[in-house]
Amino acid sequence: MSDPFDIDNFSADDNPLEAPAESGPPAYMAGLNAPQEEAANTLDGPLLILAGAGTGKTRVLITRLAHILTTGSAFPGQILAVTFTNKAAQEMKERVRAIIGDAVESMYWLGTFHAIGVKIMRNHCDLVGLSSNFTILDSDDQLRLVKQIVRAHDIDEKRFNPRILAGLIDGWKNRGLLPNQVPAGEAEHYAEGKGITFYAEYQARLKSLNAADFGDLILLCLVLFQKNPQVLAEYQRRFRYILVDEYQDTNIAQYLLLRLLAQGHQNICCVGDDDQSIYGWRGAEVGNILRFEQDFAAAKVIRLEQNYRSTKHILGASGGLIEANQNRLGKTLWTETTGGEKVTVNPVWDGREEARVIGEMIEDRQRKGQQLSEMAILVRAGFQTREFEERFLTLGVPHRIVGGYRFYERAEVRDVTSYLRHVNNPGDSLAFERIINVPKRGIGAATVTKLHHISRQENCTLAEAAARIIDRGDLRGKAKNTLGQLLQDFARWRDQARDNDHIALTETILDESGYSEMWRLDKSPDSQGKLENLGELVRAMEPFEGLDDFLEHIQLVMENSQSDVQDKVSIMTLHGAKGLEFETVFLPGWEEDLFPSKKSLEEHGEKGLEEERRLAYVGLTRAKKEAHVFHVASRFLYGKYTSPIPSRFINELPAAHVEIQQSQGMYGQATTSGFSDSPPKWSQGYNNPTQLDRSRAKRQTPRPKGRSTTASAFSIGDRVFHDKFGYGAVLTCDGNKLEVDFEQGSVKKVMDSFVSAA
DNA sequence: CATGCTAGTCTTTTT
DNA sequence: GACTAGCATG
Ligand SMILES: Nc1ncnc2c1ncn2[C@@H]1O[C@H](COP(=O)(O)OP(=O)(O)OP(=O)(O)O)[C@@H](O)[C@H]1O
Repeated sequence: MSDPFDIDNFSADDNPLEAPAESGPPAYMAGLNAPQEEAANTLDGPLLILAGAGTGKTRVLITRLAHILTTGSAFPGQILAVTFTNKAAQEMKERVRAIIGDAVESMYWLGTFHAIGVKIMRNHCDLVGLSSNFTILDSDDQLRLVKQIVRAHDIDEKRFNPRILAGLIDGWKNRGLLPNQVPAGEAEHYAEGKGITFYAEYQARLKSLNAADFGDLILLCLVLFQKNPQVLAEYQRRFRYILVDEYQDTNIAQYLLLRLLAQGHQNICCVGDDDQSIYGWRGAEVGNILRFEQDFAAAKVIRLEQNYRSTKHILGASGGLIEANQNRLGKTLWTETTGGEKVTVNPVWDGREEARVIGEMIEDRQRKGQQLSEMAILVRAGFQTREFEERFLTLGVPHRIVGGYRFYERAEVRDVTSYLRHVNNPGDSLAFERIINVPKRGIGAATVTKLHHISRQENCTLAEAAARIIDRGDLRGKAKNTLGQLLQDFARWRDQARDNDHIALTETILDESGYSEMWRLDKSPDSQGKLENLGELVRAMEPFEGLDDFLEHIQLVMENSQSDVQDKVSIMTLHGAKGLEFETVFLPGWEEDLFPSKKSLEEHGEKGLEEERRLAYVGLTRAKKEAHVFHVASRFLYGKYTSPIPSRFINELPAAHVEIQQSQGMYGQATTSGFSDSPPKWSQGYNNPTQLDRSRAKRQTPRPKGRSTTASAFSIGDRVFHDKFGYGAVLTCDGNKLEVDFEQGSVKKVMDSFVSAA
């Protein structure tokens, strides 16, 4: 990797890339509309591009970046370009490459906030109080550390969940607050007000582990700059231009960091959309948009209003939905495109049918020539991907689960990386603790507790504590030998690490530690897969220059970048879909409690609801041509079937842009839809017939409580009444699904809660 | 200290 | 229903 600091070797008037053509706008500007072009041409001074979905914000940002480079206004290494996710960073890099070619490789400072934070911290680790090989802890490690602290203080974990403390600490870090800056009185209710003290202790522990958590990657940079004006000045000079994508998702700490860096030249350009702010739970602060204009008095604001992505109906549906939010800046969006289909709302029976129907629709579109990669299923929560995965596996529909279960989160992979982490950073006691008894070495909880005691008492690492306890002869039997052996092993591995062959090192460790052996002897059916994953891990290490490179990568870039170019349907969360676009988008699971998420509403009330609504807006606006919303009558959740009601968001879609599909096969929809141009107030009750039917059915046919759902309240031959189909006789009974021969002459599958005994 | 069982939690979303 | 932390047992 090129040294980021070598730019000083260049003189200012060296032109890194070709100068633009003499006359007319350069090719990469072609096709931009007037405000877009203005934005791309406004290189100097603070610039805020505030615009709705699909208006070309990202495109403008990238064009502008290309423009800075081609006009020679700055070298690639002098541009700070921040994105929010690794995926977005990758995407931006590729799009810039398409314009400027391989020069993009020297864009050392293009990345996520966190990746950039790490780079800065490694350059100045002495000032940050860490050594350069510091470990980045993920949320799992973080939680374990918090637990240790809570336990050390004899706090009842049942009463004060360590997760809550971890959340509080994250929250403070997101706001840019060190322990001594947290306003007194915050978190009073946690562990009798010890929350802030625990935070301080947590930070101290991180230092002694030579580790930083995700929040630190921003916070410690911020503190570094605040405390060391000369370092800040260095970076202010270095970053001639700052570009920020998805600005609405920055948190306070990130904002403060940007503001410090931009203070000199103020060449900062942020693009964002307040309606797409969906990371509030992670500290994102929409107020940063307003703050930008206040803090940068000279700020120019450009609004983009023409949408190039979606049809009128998709725009109309999503626009109508988002209008239900009170707290928004408000934007206009229009499109030149004509035609297009309405957004469909599809009631289906249950998750399996949801997957079946979507599978069929996908195959149908594929037959008509649409690429699978132009279709996506966007879900609220990760577990929803499963029903599709299972269905598509049997159907043979090529699909890709984006995000999802991550390779580096697998237990066996984490075990191995723990070995590597401890080799790389002997202070990393968390890693040491994880593998101290994996494979089994006869070192149990009692021994580990002893080690913790010593390490606390004598202020040393866990491994040092282990060495001491052996020296002192405080250990008996098997544990003494195996622990001593392990320490020797690590010493030897560290020796070998100096050869800088991290792949050979890993293979040695796998072999000598007995870890591979452990799985080879394991008789469980998945041991084979685990072994394969170990091989996969070693292969994944190949592109990296060294152990530290690799470790940093896996802590920072959790996703497995399977860069296969095969044509596949994407299945991912709504969060993961931000910034992407597809011809056809499927939106399953639009049910109360799932979407909007019950938890979000419980924890954040109206604010939470609005964020959920923005999420729905993001989902709909990913679609270029078609959007299909689904909701089920029966959802399998927490190991049992629930009967959810359709999401309120469905009712909030303006009728003019929506088409309600009549139930596909079996569904208890009795009358026509209750959708209207002016959605009813939620508190007044839900004007969807399915809901009314259901409550009535419940009253009339009480079912025995606690019975398994496979037993129905009806039996074959029962006479029943259905609001739409009238009277009929039950033919078959499968759980709460009934097949009924109606007297009007048809046989229908219906849900038992939609009929009553007659 | 290892193993097997039970009860409780969990499904929001990501760096 | 799946996973896990915590407990009782060998
Ligand atoms: N001037 C233009 N002419 C034609 N197409 C355009 C123009 N500007 C943008 N587009 C297209 O519109 C689509 C959306 O662009 P882009 O992803 O940059 O939007 P965005 O504002 O970042 O969207 P979002 O906020 O929803 O992520 C892209 O397919 C892009 O190519």
